[in-house]
Amino acid sequence: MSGKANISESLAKGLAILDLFGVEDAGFTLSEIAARVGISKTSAHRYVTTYCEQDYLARDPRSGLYRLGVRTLALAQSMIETSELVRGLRPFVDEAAARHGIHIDVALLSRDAVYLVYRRDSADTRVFRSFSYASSLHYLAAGKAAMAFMEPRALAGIMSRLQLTAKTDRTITDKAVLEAELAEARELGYAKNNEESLPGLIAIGAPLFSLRTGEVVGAVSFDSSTATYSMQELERLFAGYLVELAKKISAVVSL
Amino acid sequence: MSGKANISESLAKGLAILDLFGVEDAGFTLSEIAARVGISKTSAHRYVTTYCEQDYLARDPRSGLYRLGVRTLALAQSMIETSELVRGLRPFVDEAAARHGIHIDVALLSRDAVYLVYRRDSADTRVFRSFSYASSLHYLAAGKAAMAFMEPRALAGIMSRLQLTAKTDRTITDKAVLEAELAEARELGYAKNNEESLPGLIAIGAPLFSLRTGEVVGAVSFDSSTATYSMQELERLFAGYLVELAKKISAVVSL
DNA sequence: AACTGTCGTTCCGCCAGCCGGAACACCCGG
DNA sequence: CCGGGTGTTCCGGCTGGCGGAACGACAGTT
Repeated sequence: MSGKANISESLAKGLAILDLFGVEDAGFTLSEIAARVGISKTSAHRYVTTYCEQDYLARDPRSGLYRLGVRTLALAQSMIETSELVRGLRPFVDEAAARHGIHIDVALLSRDAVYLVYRRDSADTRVFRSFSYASSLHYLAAGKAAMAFMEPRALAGIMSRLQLTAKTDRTITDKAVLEAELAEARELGYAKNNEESLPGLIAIGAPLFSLRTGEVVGAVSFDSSTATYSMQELERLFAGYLVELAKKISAVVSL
Repeated sequence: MSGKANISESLAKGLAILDLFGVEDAGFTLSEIAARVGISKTSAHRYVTTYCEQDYLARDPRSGLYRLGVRTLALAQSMIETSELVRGLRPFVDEAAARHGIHIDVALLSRDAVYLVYRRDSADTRVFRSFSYASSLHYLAAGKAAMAFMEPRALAGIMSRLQLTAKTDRTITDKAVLEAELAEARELGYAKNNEESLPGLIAIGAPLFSLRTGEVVGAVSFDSSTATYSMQELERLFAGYLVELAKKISAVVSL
């Protein structure tokens, strides 16, 4: 059956199990997994034990529920470390951060979330940390930058699925308001976050494009405490440069 | 055939593909994957396309090599966010960080590396970021703390596999020296990192144990610039407290 | 205590679908 | 033009995934 391609049904079902695990779900029982994926308990058991063997899943010792295991962290780390995009943009981001004394975040877009893959801390010679920090789209400068510049069809799909959960009292929870902001971002070339994810934290973000397909693949962003800069200052001082940086990266780095 | 358990051979082979991807390897060609895993190109193709379909793998557009995809980041994020251990230890770490005005890192042990899963930044009310930053063991306070207190057999296995790559000129590259340091750490109750991962950065780390099995599962650590504290000061001021914190967490949190 | 409802685990016969060899289309360097 | 390297598709053979059913353990209810 199924659509088209030459895919492994077993592996696909295995991955369907991993798909169950979101950021809010605490864990699942074996029967639950079987029911949600639509396979027998027997099969679910076989898959799950295979995952556990390799630390991709683990059983919570007290609740008995199945959770994601530590092995998943290694995958993410490897992904980030070997990503051509991340490697390629480091010099640009580091240079920009050093020159302007600011820290810059780089996020990649996948499905309905952005993933922070690189942060260059500001002036002081601290570690260059690469990490993965996932989040939804609507309350982040990077997320809104990505949404603003993606193709309309993809955006429509995301908008229909997006839960506009409030992180602060300034988080946008109305789709019409969000649409209007995205339109403004398209005009400006960058998106803003006005204390929508955390009180006292503002940010601006500019989109990264794929050299090959022309689609949005992520965003660079710069956040600041409201005590340091106002949004007006942030835009006046850094927005132009951030957009330039994003363009420079998009022009050079692959993906 | 095979050893024992009720395992899905297909999924196991699929996971074996993911195992290929380390932090240094740039990417693989399909034939390479097939050869390394020990399956036919046909099967490898089926697995790989299945992975690509779900963004677990992706083809680098210019080199044509298969790489890890962005989906792996989402898994790691979900793992961290839903981890009982991480959730449980947050209050302790936050309290400790706030009281002493320091930032504390929490790392989990898996196989031959530690994964940073939580960092609480110091006094200022910055974001609590959870992220995954993987690393080897021998040049980190957290890594050495974990090694020092793991059971001898597991340690022997790791020691035999460990590549003592140098990150700075003070990184320990001699196994005998490392053994001696681990012995010292066992005595002290905590491990040190004396500019072994980055010049000017020192740290101390204390092990976390599983309440159930008694084994080491990770470590808490605290790092500082040499400009702020000397190693002697670090030990005198914070070591006792860090060890206490680790004990408190080990006693309360599951896993 | 016995009953009832979960859970995870194991056994087993059946047939879906994984398997790998071979042939294919492609691109590049000689 | 050809030889060696990709990735891709086709196909028959048979492995191993499949789910129903039965089992042992545990927890809550009666």
